Amino acid sequence: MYRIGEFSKLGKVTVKTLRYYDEVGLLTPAQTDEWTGYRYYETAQLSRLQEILALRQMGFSIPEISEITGGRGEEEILEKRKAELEEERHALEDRLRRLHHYISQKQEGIHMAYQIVVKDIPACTVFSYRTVIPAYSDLMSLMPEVGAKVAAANPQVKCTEPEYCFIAYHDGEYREKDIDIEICQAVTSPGTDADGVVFKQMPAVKVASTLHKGAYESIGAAYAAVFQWLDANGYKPAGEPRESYIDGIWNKEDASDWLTEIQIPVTVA
Amino acid sequence: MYRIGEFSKLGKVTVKTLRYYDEVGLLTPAQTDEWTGYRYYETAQLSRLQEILALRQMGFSIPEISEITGGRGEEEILEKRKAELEEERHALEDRLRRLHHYISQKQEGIHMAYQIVVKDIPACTVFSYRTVIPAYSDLMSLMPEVGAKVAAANPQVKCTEPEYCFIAYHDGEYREKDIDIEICQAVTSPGTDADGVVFKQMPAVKVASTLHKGAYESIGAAYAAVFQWLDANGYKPAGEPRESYIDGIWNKEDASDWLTEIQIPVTVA
DNA sequence: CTAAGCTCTCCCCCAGCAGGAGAGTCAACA
DNA sequence: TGTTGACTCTCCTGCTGGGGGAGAGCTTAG
Repeated sequence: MYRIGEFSKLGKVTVKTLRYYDEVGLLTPAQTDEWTGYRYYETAQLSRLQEILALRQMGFSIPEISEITGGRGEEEILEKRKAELEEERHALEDRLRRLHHYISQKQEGIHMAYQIVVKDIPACTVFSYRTVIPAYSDLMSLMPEVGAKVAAANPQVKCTEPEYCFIAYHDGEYREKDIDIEICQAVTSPGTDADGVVFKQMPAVKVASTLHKGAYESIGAAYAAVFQWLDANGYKPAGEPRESYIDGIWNKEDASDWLTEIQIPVTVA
Repeated sequence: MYRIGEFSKLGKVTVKTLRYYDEVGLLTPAQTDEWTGYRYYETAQLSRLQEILALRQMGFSIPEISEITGGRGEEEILEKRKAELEEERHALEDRLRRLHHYISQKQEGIHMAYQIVVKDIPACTVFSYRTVIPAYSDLMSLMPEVGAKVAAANPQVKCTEPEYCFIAYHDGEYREKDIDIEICQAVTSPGTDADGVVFKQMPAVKVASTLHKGAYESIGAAYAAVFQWLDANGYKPAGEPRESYIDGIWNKEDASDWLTEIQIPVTVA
């Protein structure tokens, strides 16, 4: 019979751990003094402890170890754990790649003007108007027009708050002329289609996102940064890039205050 | 000015998270109503949020993010984080390999009689007696003799409690005859060398350990299991195997109750 | 008999939020 | 003007696997 301190030396675990395992029912001492509460262990418990430690070193949680050693549904748990570990590894490698990219950007003297983040965009209902515009500059005049059309045909339709208004680019590549775009604006409930404007559900998507501050002329740099990032971090574009307008001429006079979010739908690769 | 709920939708984070970031001083709202406590955010904070999220997605902790964005010692932190991540990956792969090995053992119908665990053995003072014995069976008679020698020359020397008494095998390979062994016994303080017995410090080592229950005849299976495990899990032996005697003839009559721990010093590879 | 070294229970702490209680606020609608 | 209903506030608890420490009781050797 060993007291807890001796047993902890035998098994190379801390006393705290042994008490904890007792508390959660994972390793009960062979005997516990009813009056003093002293725990007494036998060498037979060492095997049990060894088993627990082996499983812990594989990363199993305490309840899982209880189940496994209890002999219930071991295989499922093992396979589940394996899948979890694989996913953890995935996440870890993702982090490492991002960190590498971040460091290398920094070393190149780039001030990391563009921070790229992966987000989940929830599904939403939008009205959309797809067209081809001759030039980028025609965009800002077109948007109010579309808004007016919708308001005329659907007086009850309300935009979400905060607004989520974006352009989806349907061209596979960058173009300066005759750009195939889709103006989208999230609304709280669908309305009736009219005059080229259609209501539709946008499914939830995972996107790589970055913010561009300032006038639209220099927005190409943001796209460049995010596409470079995608490449370096093992993501693949999977849908139409969206340009979401947060601040612009309608609420900020100074163009240097404008804020646009670029969202590139991605697959995790 | 956005209220917290709106801002949370803009940034795709939860309200809880924003409140938490406020609490820890990572992202303070542009304005907080003194009377109601309502938090009001501006779009300018979106950039800050984006930065925070980007760093979080690289796995930085909140204090680290504070430091990085505070501009103090970024490089060190980045490098430190990188090293940590690499180590995490190491640990993860270790876990995965162990799990694989465990599963495959199980699938082969082996009941996992031997659980292998990696432990740190702390440094200790031992007396040791190295010799070559003709056969394994001579061991058990030799050990009390050595104990007696030590006791005679060093009456004040005390063994540690619990005992740590082991044989280190100095042959590189398995032998049945003329085995080069070193009998070691941990003591609380060094004594004077005498009659082939020397006191020495054993440094702390990392070992792969397993328990063998039963008579010594079948202990080969334990060695086989642990060496196979080493191989499958990317560990390399790095020192003399130790056989530590926990239960034996001296305290258990029935040989099936004997308990021996096998410890193979390893490098993490 | 006492002092040292164990051991006991109980409570707080870690990260990064999530969930919920109970109370106050804001804007619209009747 | 009152009343909803949707928001928001603060405060508390919980999650993992124990670590650290307080204060009290136990054991054992000198």
